[in-house]
Amino acid sequence: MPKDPVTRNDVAEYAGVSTAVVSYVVNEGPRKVAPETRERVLDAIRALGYRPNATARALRMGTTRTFGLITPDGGNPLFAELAKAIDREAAARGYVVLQTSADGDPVTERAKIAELLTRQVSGLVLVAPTADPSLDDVEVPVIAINRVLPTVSSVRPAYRDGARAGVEHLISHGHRVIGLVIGGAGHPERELGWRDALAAAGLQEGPIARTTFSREGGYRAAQTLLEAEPTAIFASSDLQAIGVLRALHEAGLRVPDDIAVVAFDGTPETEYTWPPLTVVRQPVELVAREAVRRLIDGEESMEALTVPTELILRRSCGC
Amino acid sequence: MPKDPVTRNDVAEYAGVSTAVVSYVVNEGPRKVAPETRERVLDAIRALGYRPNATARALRMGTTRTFGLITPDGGNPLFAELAKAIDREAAARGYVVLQTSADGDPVTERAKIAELLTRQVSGLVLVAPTADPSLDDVEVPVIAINRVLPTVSSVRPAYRDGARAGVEHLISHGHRVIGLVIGGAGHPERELGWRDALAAAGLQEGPIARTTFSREGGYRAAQTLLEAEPTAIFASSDLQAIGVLRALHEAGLRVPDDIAVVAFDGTPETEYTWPPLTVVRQPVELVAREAVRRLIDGEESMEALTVPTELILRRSCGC
DNA sequence: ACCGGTCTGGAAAGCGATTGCTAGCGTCGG
DNA sequence: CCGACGCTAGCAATCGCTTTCCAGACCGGT
Repeated sequence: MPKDPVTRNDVAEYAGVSTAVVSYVVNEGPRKVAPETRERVLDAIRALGYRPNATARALRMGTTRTFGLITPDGGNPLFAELAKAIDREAAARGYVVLQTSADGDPVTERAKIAELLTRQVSGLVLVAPTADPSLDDVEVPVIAINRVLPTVSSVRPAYRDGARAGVEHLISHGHRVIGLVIGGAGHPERELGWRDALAAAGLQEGPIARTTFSREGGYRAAQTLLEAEPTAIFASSDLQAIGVLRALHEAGLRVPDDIAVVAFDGTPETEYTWPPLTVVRQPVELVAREAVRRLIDGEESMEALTVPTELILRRSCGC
Repeated sequence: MPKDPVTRNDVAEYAGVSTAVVSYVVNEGPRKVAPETRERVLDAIRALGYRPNATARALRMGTTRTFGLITPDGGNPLFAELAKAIDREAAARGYVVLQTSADGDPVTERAKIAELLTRQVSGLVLVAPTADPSLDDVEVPVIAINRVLPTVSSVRPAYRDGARAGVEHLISHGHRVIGLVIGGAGHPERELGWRDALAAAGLQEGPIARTTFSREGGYRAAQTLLEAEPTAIFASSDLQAIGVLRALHEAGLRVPDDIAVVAFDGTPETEYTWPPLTVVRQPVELVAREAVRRLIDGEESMEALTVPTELILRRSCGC
């Protein structure tokens, strides 16, 4: 049965003080309240089950202590992990997060941004946003994750260096023909890292398959890649690598004996694939922490922060 | 550079009308506005880049059109999928969702619930909540997903029937010793379903391993289960099944030739394990839709809604 | 000419909180 | 004994919006 909400007025009346005093004790603010009065108020709050109305407070204070978070796809484990980390960081600072998916569609993305701004979020986190979400007249801090945008602050992993490290590891195992599964346009860095490693070792470019960032995409990409008979494949995301593994198994190839695989991202599920995947781990925690920090502390710089990746050796590379 | 926000007053002034009129046109409300005036206001809105303040509106209207969503772990693919589905359903109705993880901890859960209530959510979705989050004095609709609670409305898959169907399928393949990997206490239904199937076929109970709902848990559970030499394993969740697969691979067992596996949940990743998992699919979309519907339309009944599962045959069962 | 009805727009009362300013009052130094 | 000061507590304005109620303009019918 929905009871009508108890407001600060009720508390004030019950405790026999003015509403202002209730505010003072609720906020433990700079204002002092006599211990005795304070106790009376606290009792009233308990007795009535009073819960301050954050909406009213937000209106008055001009800040909601809420972040907006937009990912291309909440079902993607990487984004889910990021969202979780951001939630944790935000919660630790007393913020909550409005999370929503844009389904990779620029129009939806734009609409969601507008919706969140309308709701007066105190900051906006855009995970792997589309090229130009037009953020000119936005009056709150915005931070882009995993993609650098011209007009906003951003933080993302060292895609190029990380990819290079992954491919170099494959090279150190003696591989000479290393295929690449890369995501759609607009994310060139991992491809560059792959090229860097190959060039530094004096190797020819291996076969490339461009596809979506999905298991299905990786699966199909691997099938076409196999025609070039690579001895190793570097996948630009976990999801793709998982698709690759499936294609490899179906082709009767043994990993890593017949063909090695290394992936970028390193979400937890890569530890339980068969065989477990060697990955270039994206520092999700760090990215989340830094993103939240910048939003709250108001980092001025449009400078993109690049955080280092970590190579995690498991079985799929042959180690 | 943070510009100061443009309010409805600015728009009114710019358009040379009263603030009330601005409201009328913004809300397309019951009130009529002369087309000419209306145009002037719309022009003003565009010119000034006015965005209505949802906080103020919420305060006035007494509803935030926001849902709170608490999952035990945002990183769990099943919950991520659920969250995504709920977000979609909510968005379609003009709601947004405040999502947060309770980390499976009752205390955290309680704190998060309080936080969300403070923020005046219009409804609360609790995914697989702990036993008793004490929701007595809550004045907004609450719905529990994947667990039925004494005091709140709930919706969840047909755990018992689903599990039974999965196990029966295993039996139809000729299996006689079917192990069970089951989650911690408080979720007895899948275990009952397993028993149902066994009893109906006149089979003895197979070995049981109780563990957490995680890959790691499934992995260890399988190792102990193997001592009983089952010919098939039914896992109560995807995550556990993935751990089981790993243990099986490491033991040199071939799936499904040496041992079959069926899992409950059926998140997308089960399609890309090796071999692909036969699963009892939990109808995530349906659950989400029904949950949101109940929240918005205000379902009175405390009756728990049980939605049917679907058996998806893939390779791990031997089909 | 008057009355009633229709159509528009404006004034103003809140929604529940924060906070600057003010007032009451007990205490203490001169 | 008096004035000043420090400590508490209350008043009232304000945040941006919705909505009720009212006023004025204009119409047609009698």
